[in-house]
Amino acid sequence: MYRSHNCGELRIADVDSQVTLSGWVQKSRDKGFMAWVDLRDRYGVTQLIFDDSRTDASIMQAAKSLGREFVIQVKGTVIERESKNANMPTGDIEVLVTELTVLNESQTPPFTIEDETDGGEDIRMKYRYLDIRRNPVKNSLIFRHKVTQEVRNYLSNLDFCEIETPYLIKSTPEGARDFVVPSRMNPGQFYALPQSPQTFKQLLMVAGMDKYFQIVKCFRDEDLRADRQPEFTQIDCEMSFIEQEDILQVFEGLTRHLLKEIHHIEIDSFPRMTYDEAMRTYGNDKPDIRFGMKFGELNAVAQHKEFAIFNNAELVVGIAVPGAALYTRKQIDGLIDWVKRPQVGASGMVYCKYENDGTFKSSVDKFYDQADLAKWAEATGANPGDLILILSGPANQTRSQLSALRMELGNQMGLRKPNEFAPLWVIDFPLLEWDEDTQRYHAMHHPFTSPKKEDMHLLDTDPGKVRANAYDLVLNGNEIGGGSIRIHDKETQALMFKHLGFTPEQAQDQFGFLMNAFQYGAPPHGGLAFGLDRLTAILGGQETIRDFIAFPKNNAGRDVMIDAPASIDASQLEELSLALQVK
RNA sequence: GGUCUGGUAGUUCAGCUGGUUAGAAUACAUGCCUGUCACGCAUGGGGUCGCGGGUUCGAGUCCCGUCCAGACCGCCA
Repeated sequence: MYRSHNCGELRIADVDSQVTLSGWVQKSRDKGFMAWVDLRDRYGVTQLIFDDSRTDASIMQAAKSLGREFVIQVKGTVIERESKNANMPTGDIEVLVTELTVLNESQTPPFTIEDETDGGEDIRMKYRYLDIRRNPVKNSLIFRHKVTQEVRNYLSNLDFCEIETPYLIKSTPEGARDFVVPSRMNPGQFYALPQSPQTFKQLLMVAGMDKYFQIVKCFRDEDLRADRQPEFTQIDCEMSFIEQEDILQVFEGLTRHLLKEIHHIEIDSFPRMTYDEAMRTYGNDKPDIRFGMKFGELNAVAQHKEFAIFNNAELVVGIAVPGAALYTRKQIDGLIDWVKRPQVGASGMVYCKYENDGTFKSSVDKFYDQADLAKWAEATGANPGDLILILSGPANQTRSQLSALRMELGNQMGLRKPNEFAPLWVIDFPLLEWDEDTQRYHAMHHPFTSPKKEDMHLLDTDPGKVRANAYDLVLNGNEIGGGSIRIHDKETQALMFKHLGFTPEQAQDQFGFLMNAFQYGAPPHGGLAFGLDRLTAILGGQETIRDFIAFPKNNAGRDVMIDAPASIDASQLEELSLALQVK
């Protein structure tokens, strides 16, 4: 028996028990006459004591030669500490060791296994198995487990059935780049790893499974971000005989359940905002509504004077930054420089201070008088003491620039509190999106999304105006879930492919299996998918998803621990009928 | 594909305008220490300043290239 207890459970009531513990040496403190060793496992830390007067000389000697991260087993007696440590759960007791076995030695680890480690990102990823020994990472993984478990509980209780779908499927040109896998038995042909189980879950609806979910890996060969990995996990769901409202209710319920079980937070009903409204008031389809600074459009009150930059702009739009009228010239210049960075791309920014005495001081006083500026304050909802920041230019571009600035200010001013949760639904997304590169419309969500009935007549005349039965769940400025009511008849699906630039042959070739299935009694259905990594990170109050993934990839999509991807040898290539062109 | 930031001891970092033998903290090793828990004290070892080239009497420092890491833009139905 390696252990009678774990390292986190002994308490004052256990005094005088004979116990066996196993774990890692966190740290030892050698006082000469006495030595203490902190023994750690997943559950906690227990202090071991070795004492000249009470411990065998040989054990004393062995204890003093223990290094960090040695794996040891001890037997001993639980005793009450002479000086207690209120900071640890086991701080009232310690174990007086009578037997010590070194189960495995350890080299000195390359960074300290402490909550506040001295190791940087790079080295921690290379030795991820040591990094996971640290509380912050370990706890994040346990936290993820809890979220996952609650998701399974909630959905299972509503009669959702978890069904696995294949990972080796077919590549399709729509959407993100596919990861492909060569087929040995079918030379020259490739599987693709799924970007999502989309078509399979729809086929499960045709199959009559009614309510499906799966916690499933998905793969996209696109560049990474702090919140984006090439392989990631989705909570993928689909339901039959439902309307949009049913789906919103079920998954609002799921989110509410998670907030309650994990944070003991109760939220009534989630606000809903149309895509148009989100874009107009936040410049963004995933607004962070934990703080204000809503957009105020100023065209009507700023385009009547001699200021050409505003007069020539499609959109003049501003936000009121609370309490920022006292910003110095240097601070404001800093913000102007920030929006002029290539990543944001504004060419300049106008500001207007709404002083506490009710007067205005702006960078365009030459063109606008106090009465003009008062109207700006009204349009942006500014109060005395606020700073109004204004951008102008093409509408879409300007909105996204001001949105970037709003988020930056939210971060700078500490308005994005990690322990505050503000979910909302964004609904009525456009069905199609014009793509300049390919000069054709793309599906904004995916090609299986149904158009709104009342907008169908616009499909031929003004496709960009057609709204979809599509919705996103947004939490704290992040899209954590998205879905739609699907098309479930062959004709509409064929029409959609036509509008996306597919020939009937291409559509049949790539999605024939789905359209065929629709001919055999497909029920009305719809669903959604949550990004589990992102959801978990946000619930855990973090921006980056990496610590919620046991073995994540780095910025370049590499696993630095196992050093993947890597080349394969010539015989493997030959077996797969592959020849390399580069190097 | 692009922009920005960084790369100096095992680790995290400092090193100003180029100038003697490249520092600190921590980790590590040895010794001391009668209740430690960020223990303390003393001593010690530890460096191809990412790599390649250039400018210079002289380069960690300046220039060019390159590699690696991180953040972001494009991309992510």
